[in-house]
Amino acid sequence: MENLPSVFAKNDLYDLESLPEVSKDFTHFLYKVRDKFGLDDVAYAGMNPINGAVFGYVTYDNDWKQHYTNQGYHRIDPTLHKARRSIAPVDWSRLERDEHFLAVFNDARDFGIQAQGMTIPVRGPYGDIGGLSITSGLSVRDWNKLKAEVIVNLQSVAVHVHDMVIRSDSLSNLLRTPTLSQRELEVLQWTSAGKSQQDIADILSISNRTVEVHLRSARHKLYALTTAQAVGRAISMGLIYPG
Amino acid sequence: MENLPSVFAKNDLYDLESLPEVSKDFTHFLYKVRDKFGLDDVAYAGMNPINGAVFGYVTYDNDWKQHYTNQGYHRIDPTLHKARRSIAPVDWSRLERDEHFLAVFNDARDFGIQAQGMTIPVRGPYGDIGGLSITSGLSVRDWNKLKAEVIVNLQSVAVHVHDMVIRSDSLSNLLRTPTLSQRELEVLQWTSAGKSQQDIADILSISNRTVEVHLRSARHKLYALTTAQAVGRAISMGLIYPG
DNA sequence: CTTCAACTACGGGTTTTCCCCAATAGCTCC
DNA sequence: GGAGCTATTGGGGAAAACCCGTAGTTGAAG
Repeated sequence: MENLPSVFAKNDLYDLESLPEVSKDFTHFLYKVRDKFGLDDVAYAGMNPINGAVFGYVTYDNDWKQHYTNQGYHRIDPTLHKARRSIAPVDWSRLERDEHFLAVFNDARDFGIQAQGMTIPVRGPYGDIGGLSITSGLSVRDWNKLKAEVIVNLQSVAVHVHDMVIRSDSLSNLLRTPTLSQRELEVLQWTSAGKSQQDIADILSISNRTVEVHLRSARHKLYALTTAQAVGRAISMGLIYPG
Repeated sequence: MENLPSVFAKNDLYDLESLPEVSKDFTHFLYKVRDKFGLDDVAYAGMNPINGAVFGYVTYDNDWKQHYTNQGYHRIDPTLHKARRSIAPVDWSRLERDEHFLAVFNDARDFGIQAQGMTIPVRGPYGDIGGLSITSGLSVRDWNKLKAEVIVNLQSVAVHVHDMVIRSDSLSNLLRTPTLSQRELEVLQWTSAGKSQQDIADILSISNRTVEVHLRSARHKLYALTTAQAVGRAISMGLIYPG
């Protein structure tokens, strides 16, 4: 692992909270992963639960990247589709040969992308989901061998990348979002847990009118029309947790 | 890895769909993991985010297991709590020393459980959450060394165990996401977008009473007390998007 | 053919939320 | 010391949500 960035140092791999501002150049990071493990291409796709947008970092050629984006393939890409429904890594050879598969993979082949690969899904606490994909042009035999060797490491890489991306994303959001006061967060958190205003008033030993004020204030700060919307936004922004 | 069950065979680790009915004796599997990696104890806890149910397989003594269950510690266990909110593994030394922490860890100490450990969170596509915890009584120095050595493998073990558990029939019922109907999702989605019941009725060209029925039904399926809670859960499970 | 889930709709009544209003106290920052 | 923010409490009233029912249609599954 000596050639990889410091985030790969064993002691730091899971110790992300203490990391300094490590390379936010995720693409560069993926190149490192690709070279280290002898892969053809490495790609990460993440979905922002806030706006449903799909974004990614890839080592693919710009041509394919462009084509993929232009065609809106992220909407039908069977690798993403399947990864969304799986816990364990998905080998592409398992994918159903439906029209979507053919559309994407035939095009990919024309752009010189290997059809052999797999996707490792990762999930976070806010409904966020990511997928780390790798491709290889090795023979089936060698590919299976390579998979066996790198699968364990890639599982960690996937978690790591996703964690970094989500952190940087929610961090930037945090800077843009009005900071909710402690009380507002508390009230919103309890609301997310299914409590009524009166319940929360009892829990916090304050008046139900005060609870209402905090909720109203939270709604305003989140530009939410209803409390339900405010709860949804707060959760997706990582301000509170689903109860 | 030669001493571990076949599920550990490299080629099969991620290739779960082709696995026969492998050992459903998860506890036995955890013992293997413990011995293989030189740990004191290994525990897996699965959580149903919808109804809050927690179940687990552990290598702990029966005494501690009993006590833990009787005390309802799964409701306040800070390791589970933190793991629910994290993507990356959580070292227990990072946990806040609050009352819950003290309650659980002081008792654990009395039962001879090591206070040093970490929990690796895993998530599945249905909002299901699992956590693989390990403990060790090594010196801080050796513990850090051990962590570094096993973290990558344990990440895979965690995914694997969680996948096995979710796939197993007995528990899939407990965790299976209630399938919300199309209408329920639509109504919930609009609610998340800040629309009132009447708004949604107009948008979907149906009666406001019908909208209410769908919302009620969605709440029931999500075991939510309020619509706000239902929206939060649906978002965190990726069923709908925040509006 | 029966059963069941989903979608649709309505009534009556209770509870809760939401909105606009006003007011006091503490705290920090300039 | 005042300006501004936060936390707190309150009233009154309108609006919305929620609960407990009933009930018809459709389509799929058994």
